[in-house]
Formats: sequence, structure tokens, C-alpha cells
Amino acid sequence: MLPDQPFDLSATLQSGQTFHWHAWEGGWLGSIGDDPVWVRQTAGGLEIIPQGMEEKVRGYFALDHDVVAMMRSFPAGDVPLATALAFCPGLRILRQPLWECLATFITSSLKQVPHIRKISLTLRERFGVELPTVMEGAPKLYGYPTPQALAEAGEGALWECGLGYRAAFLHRAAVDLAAGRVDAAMLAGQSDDEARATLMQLHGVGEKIANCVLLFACERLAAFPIDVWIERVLHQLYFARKRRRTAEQIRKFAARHFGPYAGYAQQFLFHHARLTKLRPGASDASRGPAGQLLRPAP
DNA sequence: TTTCAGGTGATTG
DNA sequence: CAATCACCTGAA
Repeated sequence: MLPDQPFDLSATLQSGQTFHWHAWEGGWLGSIGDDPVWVRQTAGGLEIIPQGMEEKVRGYFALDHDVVAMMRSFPAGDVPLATALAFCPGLRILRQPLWECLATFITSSLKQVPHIRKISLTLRERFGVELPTVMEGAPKLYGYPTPQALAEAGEGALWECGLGYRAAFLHRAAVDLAAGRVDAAMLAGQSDDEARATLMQLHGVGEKIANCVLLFACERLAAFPIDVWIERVLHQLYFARKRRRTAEQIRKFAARHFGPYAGYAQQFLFHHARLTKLRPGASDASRGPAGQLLRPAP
């Protein structure tokens, strides 16, 4: 199984799209929907356990995405983007199950990655189904709990998973999805703007989370989630020395400048920034054109 | 002990 | 519209 385009399994799984995979035996153990799987990247391609998961792995990791075509579609003179892309061309935008992605990002607000991961794993363990073992001695895996399971569990039980005020958001969303107010088929028939509006009808889902879901679960590759990090990156790289832009201005800039694969551009920029400029002790080579280290606002 | 973190919704000018 | 604020929790 050999992708014909650049692919970096580890980087993709650590790029803030999904939070439930375990590093295990030189590869990654996790689940695609309710199918447990272990994947290791080697020089020759991907090693997958168990057999029979090849197509699901291809779909989940979007190995059919044409990264080369995306590169060509990006603005030719955009040096920061070209730099970020060259830093890790193997990043992929995953095709995640809708509810799993939606629910996970609802629990992500004002949380750091380890917290999001912890909450996600706790919810799985308490309310999800245990999945079959694919590797001896490995951590137990659980599917993401269904909307019905979380709706029935009740807000109080969710609160006890350390969600805080997010428990109410997640519970209401679970109830709404269990009632069929939003589903993948409905979103599939809608334009990006319509689908975004549909998602934002859910309590606790604002523009940022809606865009994450569109991008990471609905294959809307033009969706451009703007969180505090990407906002800083854009300011540093594209709006240097200019006054602060509104979210609306940033959104319009991203759509116009990056085009139909804006979501991928966002992912490349985000990943590059997190692993270089935003880290303490980052080298000069990783600094932006302005020559300043990017830091969180004081 | 205080601050802050991968947002959202409600409330003000 | 845009700015401001509260909000659970956990880690630095």
C-alpha cells in the first residue's frame, strides 16, 4: 500500500485534527469509526493490522487527495505558504466520522490538546463500545459514543468527565443529533455556507467549530477554521504592521487568497508554526519574513 | 496563588 | 456590527 503522493502519518495524526490515537509499537493504534486498527508507516508504504482495513485507511487518511494539484492552486508568490508546505508536504486533512469530529471539537473550546485528548478518551471509555483487540498488550480501544448514548447519559454524567461548561453544549448537541436535526446526508446536499449555517444551529457550535467539522469530516477543503493560533500566524505572515483585522476580514482574505484548498493551506501554516516559530528556542531559520519570533500576546 | 488556554453565547454600545 | 465578559477545568 503505497501512496503516490507525500504522506506523513505521524504528522497528520498530531496536527490537531483528531485526539484519540495511541503511539504504539512504532506505529499508531486507534479506530476509524468502530473499526480498531494499527498503522505503521515504513519506507515501503503502510503496514496495517488487521487485514481488510486498507480501503478504510485510505479513505480516513485521504490518501487520494491530490497534494500536488493543491500546491499548484496556491498563490505562486506566497513564500510563507510554500515554506510551510515544504516543511511537511505529507499532512493530510482526514475524513473523520461526522459526530465524532463534531463532538470532539465541541469539547475543545479553551482547552489545550492534552485536555481535549483526555476528555475524548474518557468519554469513549465511559460511554462508547469496547472494540476488539487487534494487538496483544495494547491499550483498550473504545468507539466514540453515539449521540444516543451521550443523550441518555445526561448532562451530569458528562460534567463528571471534566467537561465543565462544555457538558451542556455536548449534551444538547447529542440530543439534537439523536433527534435527527443534523446528519451527514443533510449536510452533503448543502453548499459550504449552508452546511456551516446548519452546524451553527447547534448550541455550542460557533463558526470555528463549524469550520473544523466542515474541513475534518465533510471534505469541504475550502473551509478555513480560524482559532487564536492561525489568527496570530496570519497576522504575522500576511498582515504585518497593519491594524488588527476582524474575524470577517480574515475569513474573506483566506477565501480569496488561498482559494478552493484554503483548509489545506491553513493546516500547513498551522503545523509549521506550531513546530517551529511558536516553540521556545526556535531557530532563526524558522522565523518568518518579518524576522520576529511569534509569541502569544502578552 | 494567579494566569491562561486551539470558543461560544449573551449582553452592551 | 464590534467589543466585552462569564464560563469549568487543569496545567504552568
